[in-house]
Amino acid sequence: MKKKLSIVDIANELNVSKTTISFILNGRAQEKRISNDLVERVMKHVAEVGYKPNSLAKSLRTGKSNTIGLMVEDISNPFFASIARLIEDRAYVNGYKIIYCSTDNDTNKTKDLIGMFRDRHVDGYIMAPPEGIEEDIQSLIKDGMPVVLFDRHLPGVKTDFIEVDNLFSTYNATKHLMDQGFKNIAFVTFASHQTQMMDRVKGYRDAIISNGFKPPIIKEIPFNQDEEQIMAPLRDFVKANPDIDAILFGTNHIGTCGLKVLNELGKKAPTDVAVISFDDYDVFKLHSPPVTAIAQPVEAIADNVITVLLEKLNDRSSSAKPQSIVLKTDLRIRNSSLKG
Amino acid sequence: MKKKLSIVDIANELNVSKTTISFILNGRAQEKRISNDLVERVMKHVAEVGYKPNSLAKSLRTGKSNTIGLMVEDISNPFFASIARLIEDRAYVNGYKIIYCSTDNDTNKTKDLIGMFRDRHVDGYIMAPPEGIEEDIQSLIKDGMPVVLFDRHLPGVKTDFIEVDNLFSTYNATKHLMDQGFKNIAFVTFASHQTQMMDRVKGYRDAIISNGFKPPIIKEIPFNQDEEQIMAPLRDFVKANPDIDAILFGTNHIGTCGLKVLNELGKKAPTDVAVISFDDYDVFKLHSPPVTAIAQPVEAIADNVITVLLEKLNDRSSSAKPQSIVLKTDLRIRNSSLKG
DNA sequence: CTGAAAGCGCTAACAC
DNA sequence: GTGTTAGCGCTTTCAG
Repeated sequence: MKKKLSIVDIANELNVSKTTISFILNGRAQEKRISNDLVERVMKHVAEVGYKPNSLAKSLRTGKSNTIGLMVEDISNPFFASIARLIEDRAYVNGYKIIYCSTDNDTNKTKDLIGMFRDRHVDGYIMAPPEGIEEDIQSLIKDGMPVVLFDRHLPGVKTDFIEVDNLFSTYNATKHLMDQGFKNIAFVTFASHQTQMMDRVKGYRDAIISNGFKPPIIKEIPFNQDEEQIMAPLRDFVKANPDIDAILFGTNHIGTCGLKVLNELGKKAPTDVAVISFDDYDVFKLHSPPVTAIAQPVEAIADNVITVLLEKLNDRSSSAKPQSIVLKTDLRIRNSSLKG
Repeated sequence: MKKKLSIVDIANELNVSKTTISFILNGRAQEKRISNDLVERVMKHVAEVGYKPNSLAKSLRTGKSNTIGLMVEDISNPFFASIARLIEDRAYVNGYKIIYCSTDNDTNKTKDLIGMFRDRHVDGYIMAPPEGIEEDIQSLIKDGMPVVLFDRHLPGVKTDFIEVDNLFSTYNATKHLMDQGFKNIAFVTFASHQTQMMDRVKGYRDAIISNGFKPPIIKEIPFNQDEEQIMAPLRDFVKANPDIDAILFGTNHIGTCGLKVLNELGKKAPTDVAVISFDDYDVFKLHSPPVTAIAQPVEAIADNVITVLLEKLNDRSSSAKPQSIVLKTDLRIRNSSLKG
């Protein structure tokens, strides 16, 4: 195990002060008017021996860790996994590494996790925040940490966020079902007071009410990692409401579980019950019949998130007011919601 | 923005030396025979003011970063995303954070990434290694870094790895197709010399040959992120081989693309062509007909990976010889491979 | 039992 | 243009 070399070793081998090495390595040679000759000699030697500055020491000194903390609901959820992938690429290109964690939408777990990230001196936070975390985020911001929220936001918290037009999305999807002639449209989603969920419910409700339909039928299911815990209430709900002729699912996970339940019960879309789900992914595309889905612009979300964060990172002092970016979704109409 | 407090602040406020504080905080009070009284006073104060040691400084001093580097092919692939989730949970419980990255199976990218992780002083590496990375891993190991490989291994490299019985899995799946009466069974996979792929091909080939079937039909597709780049050659292959009555797909990604292609071409499983895919996930379960899949024991893989790594982390000196853990897969037979 | 002091490797005032 | 030096916050040896 070869000893790691330090800047002092380099300095000694070259008979130069370590300050000079430091300046050269940090691209401040010009500014410090260090001779081109020396710069070249140093760069050459550094490359030869493969010297890499110890980033821990650097971080300790500068207070910058070049790390971004990414907190999502569940990294194994395809929506968040795609976002994670896209963010990773952009972050690495810009010299940042990503530490991730899954919050499970659990407030206490998230508080802990924030503590860990803080402890780790991450330079910035990207998160899909659970409920009840307002104060912790607030305090992060107060301490000058850049925080970018996505997928949802925290009404009381003034910081940048990127989300989609949830209200319009479900309104539009519901309207589409009504246009197709479905009469008894239900909305099934996770029980949540998060902004995105509230908006999705509202979009559905508005559509139902403003079009003079029967009272909204809303089924809320407690957030849970375990599929069976989601499917059981869903099964009961479907059985208990045989007159429902269309269901709009509020998330990809609920949608997937919904399809499983409908399969089990032998209900076919769209004849027995039409189906639309929020989020689009392979399961919906490949299903028979293909499932109409509200596709979120995953690339655009990730792009905006990282762009906004990098801006904040590069310009810490800027007190530009927080950006709220709302992106459009795309209703991908497929057979599961088409009558005859 | 409140000033972060340091161990010195605590020491001053309590009129104790920082050494003492350090000992107490690191659970060495007993050993150093520090009075219970003092210990309590310190703990209480620390809790009150919410002091957290600066882990950067700690890392710099101790050389431990409490970080694990996780390198997968693509974090957005459901197989790797699930593993990532499971590993995350176990790692955090044990006080480790995870830095992840996607290698895209690209050797040069991976070399870079290893450099970054090294630079970051991660304490251990978990990786699904691409080809051609032997030397870099070797050098990691030579420098005393714990490395655990999974999903595949590197023949020349002596280190722990966890994988599944690929050879038997595809042999078994192929045999199942033969038992069902399919005669013209093709194997479609990513072009790769990685161990898991070689074994999967071999399992298929062995089954075909040892059962006196017609020559193996193997289609290899270049690894690519872009779906269309996978689907195009697949489409050509299917069109060019109308006599094939069963296809075994080598990975979930190829399998998914395969289903899309078959759908496009209006080929139904199992009547037009039977289908089996490696890896199991919602797409296969929900497909009509449900797709037979070789399910990898994701939890067991993740569990073994992290257990082995934690062992190595806790016992650096141990030169116990590397473990090779091979887990069983589960052939989940569904309608896509059942004749009549 | 407790404290002083020496670094871990790096950056950046401040000299010269 | 280049070198000296003082820390960043922590652990740990060695004295007392």
